Amino acid sequence: MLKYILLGFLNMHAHTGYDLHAHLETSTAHFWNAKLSQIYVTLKKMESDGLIQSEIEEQDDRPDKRIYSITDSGRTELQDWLDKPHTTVDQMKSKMLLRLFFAGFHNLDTVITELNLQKALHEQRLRYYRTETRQIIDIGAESTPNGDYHKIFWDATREFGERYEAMVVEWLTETIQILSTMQVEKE
Amino acid sequence: MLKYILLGFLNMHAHTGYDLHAHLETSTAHFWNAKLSQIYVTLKKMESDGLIQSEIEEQDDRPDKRIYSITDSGRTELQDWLDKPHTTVDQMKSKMLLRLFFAGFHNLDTVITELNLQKALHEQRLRYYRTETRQIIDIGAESTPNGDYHKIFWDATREFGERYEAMVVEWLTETIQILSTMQVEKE
DNA sequence: CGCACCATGTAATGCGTTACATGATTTT
DNA sequence: AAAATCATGTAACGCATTACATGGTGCG
Repeated sequence: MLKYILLGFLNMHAHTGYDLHAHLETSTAHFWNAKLSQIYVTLKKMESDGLIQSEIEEQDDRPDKRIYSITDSGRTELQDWLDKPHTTVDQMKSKMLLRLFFAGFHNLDTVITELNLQKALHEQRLRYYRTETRQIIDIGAESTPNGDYHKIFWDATREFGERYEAMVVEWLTETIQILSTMQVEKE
Repeated sequence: MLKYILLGFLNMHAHTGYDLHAHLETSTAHFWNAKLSQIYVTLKKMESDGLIQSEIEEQDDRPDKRIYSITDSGRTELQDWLDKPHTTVDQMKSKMLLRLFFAGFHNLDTVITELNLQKALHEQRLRYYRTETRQIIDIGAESTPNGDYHKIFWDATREFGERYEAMVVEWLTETIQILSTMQVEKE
């Protein structure tokens, strides 16, 4: 899947692996992230498959840059992927929910503490999607060909993130409430 | 992570690999799922690590069963995992959002069709969490030691699932609305 | 003086999916 | 007659994480 994200970004601009990673961090990270090391490996594979090509830009003070750009074959691959419909529901993996599921084996105080930490983290993300992410999208749209059109879709995914975080915060608040009440009753 | 799910279930009852898979499907699947083949491999590894042990129950008509049970070492491992706090936000991977993010390169009709399919699938899940999942939890609680207590946590994860699906359906409805309006304007 | 940023990569290990392989019983 | 359920596993492959390895610039 990472292959298609990289093709997507390279279809807008040429980029180094480092840049691509920075792009993921600020835009797709909340629904798809990858480590820098993985990006380098994937780019190398994609180049050997002819989907992208690279040229070296020499730098004196820093390591030379390897700048990747998409090939015709890469553009075709991206189109084929978009054309092939996605017909299943994405499955999530949540360590938080997993730990809560088995929390009956655990100390209740500790469980509540952990959920409170999660709440703080998700509140922070919620604020982030409402402010910074909006700005990042605006800036991205200005520097991308056809950016105003892309922006509609970028903002739809941002909106998903915002609503998801709002839902999680609400659910955490109520769950903590239920568990805290139980804790008092036990005494 | 799968290791801990299996330890969690085996800490309630002894189970075969097949049974454990069925358990995942009906309870943790919406936040953690695994293929049967992966479960068999993981169980084998866990046994060689001394976390679980197995005995064969011979059957005439069907393949013999290998019934796993947790060892003291396994119980300790589960406790250690629960005690070690989880301090990060779970990251999601969503092909749906990924495709939407790059939908600017794609045909708008096709995008809308795909989102409508997603909506139908998520509506179905929402109904499932509101009905079947509740019953599965009740039945599970009756046949599990200390089931009434565990049930509180199981239901909290079910509630998360329900709210998540409700949020997704709402977001999809509005997103489809926005894109459909755009489509008309273009004509 | 230390940390963050820029910039590239390799190696080891682990986790997960798909396909392969078998085969009887029960339900539709 | 076909599909689902019960029941076990192996093999090949791909994707992802963590650690290793290097090193200059700029900021507080």
